[in-house]
Parts: sequence; C-alpha cells; structure tokens
Amino acid sequence: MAMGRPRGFNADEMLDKVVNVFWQHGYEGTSMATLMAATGLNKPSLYAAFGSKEELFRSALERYWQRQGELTRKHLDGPDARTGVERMLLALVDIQTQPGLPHGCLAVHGGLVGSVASASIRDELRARQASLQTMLQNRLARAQAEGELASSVDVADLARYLTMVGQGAAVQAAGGATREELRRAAKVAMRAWPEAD
Amino acid sequence: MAMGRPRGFNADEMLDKVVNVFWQHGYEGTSMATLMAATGLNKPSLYAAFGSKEELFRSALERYWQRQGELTRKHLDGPDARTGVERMLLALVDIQTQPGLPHGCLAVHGGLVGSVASASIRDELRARQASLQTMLQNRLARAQAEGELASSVDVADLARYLTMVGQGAAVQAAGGATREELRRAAKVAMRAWPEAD
DNA sequence: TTACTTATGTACCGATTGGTAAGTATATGG
DNA sequence: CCATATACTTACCAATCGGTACATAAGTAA
Repeated sequence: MAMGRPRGFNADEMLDKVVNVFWQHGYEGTSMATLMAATGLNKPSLYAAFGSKEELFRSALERYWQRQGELTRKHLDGPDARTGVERMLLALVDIQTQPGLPHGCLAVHGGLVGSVASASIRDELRARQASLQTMLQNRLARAQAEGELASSVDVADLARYLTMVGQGAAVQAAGGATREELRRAAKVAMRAWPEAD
Repeated sequence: MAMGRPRGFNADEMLDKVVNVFWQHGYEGTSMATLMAATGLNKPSLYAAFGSKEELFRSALERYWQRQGELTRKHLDGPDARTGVERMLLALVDIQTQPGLPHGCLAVHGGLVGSVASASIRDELRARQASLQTMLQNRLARAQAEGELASSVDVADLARYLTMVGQGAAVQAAGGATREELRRAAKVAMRAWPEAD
C-alpha cells in the first residue's frame, strides 16, 4: 500500500494557534483568511486536516476546555470547599490574564452574541459554562453534606454567584484589567462566602 | 423653497428597533439585511437617516446607554452607598432580564471579541463600561469620606468587584438565567460589602 | 400646474465570506 | 522505476457583506 505524501505541519501545533485566534476574536470574528495567516497553512490544508470552520472551532474549543479545565477543576478537591473555590477563582483569573495569550475566556467570549447562523456554537459555549456551574454546585452540596456549609445556604444561588464572578472576571480581563487587579477582586468576591454558623 | 417628500417612518421608533437587534446579536452579528427586516426599511432609507452601519450602531448605543443609564445611575444617590449600590445592581439585573427585550447588556456583549475591523467599536463599548466603574468608584470614595466605608477599604478594588458582578450578570442573563435567579445572586454579591468597623 | 426637493425602490458595485475542483508535488510500497 | 495515495497550490465558486447610483414617487412653494 502506498502511504501518500506526509503533511508538512504538525496538526496539534496548528490547533494551538487556532485556539488563540478564536480565543481573541471569537467564532464569527475569525475568518478563514485570519486562520490561514495565523497558521501559515492554506485553505485546503486546513479543511483537509480539521473539516469545516465550525468543526475546527469545536476542536479548538475542546482543546481549550481540556487544557484550562485541568488548571481549574483540580482546585475543587482542596482541603475544604472554601479554599478550593478561592483557589479555583484565582486560577481562573490567571488563565484569563496569561501573558502572551488572549485575555478573557474563550467560552464566555463567544457565548453572548452572534448572527442566527452561529446559534449552535453559542449554545455549546453556554452549555460548557453551565457544566462548570453545575460542577461548582456539586462541590458546594458536598460541603454542605459534610457540614462545612450551613444547611440554610442555597448552594444553587452560591454556585451561580461564583460562576457569575468568573464570567465577570473574563469580561474584565478582555477589557484590559490586570492579573493583580482581578486577583484582588476575586478576594473581595470571596467575602460573600457564607459564615460558618 | 420646496420642502421635499417627507419620510414615511419615525426615525426614533426605528432606532429603538435597531437597538434591540444590536442588543441581541452584537455589532458584527448584525447585518444590514437583518436591520432592514427588523425595521421594514430598505437600505437607502437606513443610510439616509442614520449614516453608515457604524454610525447607526453608535446612535443605537447612545440611545441604549441613556435609557438604561437613567434606570441605574439614579440609585447611586440613595440614602447610603450600600443600599444605593444594591439597588443599582438589582436595577441592572432587571434591565438585563426584561421580558420582550434581549437579555444581557449591549455594552458587555459587543465589548469582548470581534474582527480587527471593529476594534474601535469594542474600544468604545469598553470605555462605557469603564465609565460606569469610575462612577461607582467615585460614589464609594464619597461614602468613604463620609465615614460610611472604613478608610481601610480599597474603593478601586470594591468598584472593580461590583462592576465585575454586573458584567457577570450580563453573561448569565444572556445565557438564560432568570430575573429571580440573578436577583438572588446579586444579594449574595452584596455580602462582600465591607463590614462597618 | 410647474419647479424643486427629498424619500423610496430597484438594481447594482467591489470586497469578502466559507468552501471546493483540479492540477501538481512528494512521499511510500511493490 | 513504477504505481498509488496523500498533501499542497492555484484558481475558482455562489452567497453575502457594507454601501451606492439612478430612476421614480410624493410632498411643498411658487
């Protein structure tokens, strides 16, 4: 069997570059021409390696989500829920303000607006955010079962609040807030943590 | 002097419709064809009445900002900073979850991502958000001068945190969170208010 | 009615969008 | 060396983008 000509680029490296472009400009703000410039590939190579623009975005999102998720989710298994959540918020801030990378959160960026044509993309991005909120809520429910949180605490409300803080931090980061500013803001946010009773 | 044919529509009413379209889909997610469908006008009428798409967006933003700003800024003059800020957050939530209108905040929606071509639009939207943050900070500084806030409080940090909460609420609202859910989240957020010492 | 001025409807512009057909280059397996 | 299979390059596709030229409709001032 003939093997055919090998491709002249590393698909994984290229996907990383694609992630950054989508991260910075969003799905609709990124054109195939932009991706060609960022990767140095021409269009047929991109399509052959990754499929359509939408498939390419989903692949990029998957990579982004896994990479950044590893850096955040692990913190929830901290010594207690409070410090776990605080560390997770701080890790989120760090991700959103990495030097040399786009600031903010890819999932938040694309989940807000867009033409009707890209509605399914928005739905997926929102679903990702919701899954993170659910994960938080589960951690809080566990803390409540273990007695760390009072039974009077509404873990759904608290999880929504914490998610909101993370999303707000993404907006701030995209708008130019610095890592230190956001770290301090995250610590202010933690003051809303329910007092032990 | 001949007066010419009068226009067959009310420009102010049409601008309101335009506001809603930009609010829902953002600047780049909205095409002139979408605006034609939403207003019932044809392209030359839109251009004659409002100028280019960018000018039309800026007019819509100005209208949006003034309208919603009236509903929020007034609360800052409440009996004290704490209740003023809380009322403002709740008013913000109400705006972001009005029935029959797009959910979220027009300024937050468009301020995150987009192609390089629309960078000046993003800059303006971010500037609006920053101005709100500054207004909040000024109110907090006044409260500090009046003794309502301890001198140890960093009003810049607190203002950034509160802005972040509002921006996070916009993300949540765009993602489908209900008014009641966000009202409860806003009350959780207020627990971070510095204790009187 | 006539002259003039502005609004509207249609049809178009060049540029860009996502996506692809077809020819050529470069590897492997026989 | 040869056949085959895959990748790369160029050129192109229809559709849509924001924006406009031009002809016609509809009003006012004389």
